[in-house]
Amino acid sequence: MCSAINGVLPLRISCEGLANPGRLHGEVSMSTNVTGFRAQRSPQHLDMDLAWQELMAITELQEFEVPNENPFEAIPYLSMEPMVSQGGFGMSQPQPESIPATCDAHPAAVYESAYPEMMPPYQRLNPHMDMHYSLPVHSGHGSSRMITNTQALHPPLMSLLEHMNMTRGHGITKDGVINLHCTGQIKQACADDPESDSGLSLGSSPPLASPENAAHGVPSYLPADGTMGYTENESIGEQCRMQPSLLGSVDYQQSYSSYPGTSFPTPANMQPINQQTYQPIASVKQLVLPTALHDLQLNGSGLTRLGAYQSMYSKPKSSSVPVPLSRDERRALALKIPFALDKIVNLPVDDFNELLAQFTLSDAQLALVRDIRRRGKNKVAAQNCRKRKLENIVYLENELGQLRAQREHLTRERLEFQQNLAIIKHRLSDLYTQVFSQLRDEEGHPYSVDEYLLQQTNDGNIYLVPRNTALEGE
DNA sequence: AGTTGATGTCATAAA
DNA sequence: AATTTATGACATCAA
Repeated sequence: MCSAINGVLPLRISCEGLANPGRLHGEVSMSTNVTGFRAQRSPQHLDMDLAWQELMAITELQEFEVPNENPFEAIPYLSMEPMVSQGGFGMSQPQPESIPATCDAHPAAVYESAYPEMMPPYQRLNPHMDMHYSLPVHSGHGSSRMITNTQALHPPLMSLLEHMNMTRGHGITKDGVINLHCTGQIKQACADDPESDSGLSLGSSPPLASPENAAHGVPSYLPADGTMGYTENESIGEQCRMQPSLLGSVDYQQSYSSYPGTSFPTPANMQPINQQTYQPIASVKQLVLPTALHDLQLNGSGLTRLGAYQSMYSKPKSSSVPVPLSRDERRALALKIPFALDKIVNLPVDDFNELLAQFTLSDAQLALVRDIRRRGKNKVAAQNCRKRKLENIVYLENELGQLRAQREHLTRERLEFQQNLAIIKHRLSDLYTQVFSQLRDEEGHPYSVDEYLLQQTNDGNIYLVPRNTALEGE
């Protein structure tokens, strides 16, 4: 019979205590070629051979692989005894390419191909984080594979979110100058209480270092006539509102030369702003700011000089939309910080210290400058932090989508497997029936499916073994 | 008037 | 030790 399966496969019946010891010795390991089967082929034999052939030909089932760590449900697929010894289904061999076809078109794949160099934002953030976001459906080996696969699909969220960069438009240019407009919208900012500026957290600055306190605590170089004697509450915006015509005539597109040529308006070069060329810092390095400011305020039109001073913080008015000064900008203006805010924030610490060394600043000014630097850096950090947070959200949502697709795929595979398993069981049952029927006919031994089973060993031979020894025989 | 998103700021920890 | 960076929490504003 089995010779008909592949021509070389003998059916060896290893059976203890068989009724016919002449053919089948009582040794468990002893086997006998049942060549007699071949000589006595009957239509029933042919059917049985055919059944074997069918059974063994179901290669697609042998290749059918379902990860045994199916995370969704532990199903005892292999509970049926006849199937145990076959072991040809590779159910415990998840394939690396087991990413479902439904995932192929997933955006992540596009991301991967388009941005292969990119790390997942999640991993960029914290390479150890994967241990935290493994979903419950992951467990053991399968989870790591799954994660590995999905991690290979990095969404380049940076580019997607680049445009989300939170630039609120403070009006600070690269050169560190600030747009100063005194029309329309500035009125609101001018009229507003500076302390009600966006983001102000009240009462959290140290009293001594507080720019608010500093602004009020160091009025020494504020002129007695009040021309520049605004407090922060009145600020420059207030004056803008009061003198729109003067300020409006200022050429706001004046900008200072970029670092390191920081410049500062001195009494000497304090000309009408639209004609002025600012001097590099080297030429004013010895300037003592309060004195200079005092001179500045005492000579000529105060507001014209104010405009010049403001242009320190102004940026070219490239847009027609006026940008109100931020709180720190107003403070810097109030305390007459002699350099651009973006330099305060963006210069490396050495350059920053060098810049500070170029001026004699009061404690209040120094405190303000350092506060501005700290806040400015933290502002950028907060923006980056939020950007990363968004990227991670997008990335995790993307990954969740992949996992769901993978789950659907596995569910479909499981269903298909179960259907095929049912077919196999049915065919195997038929086969058993035929084999035992034939053995009963030929050997007169009442082989029962309940007592014996067919078992294929690694060498490909099929044995008829008692059930109670079946596993040991393997 | 309450909600929500964006943004700035502060405090704190970590690098 | 000083500085920078990251992040949670909170406040404010605008839609």
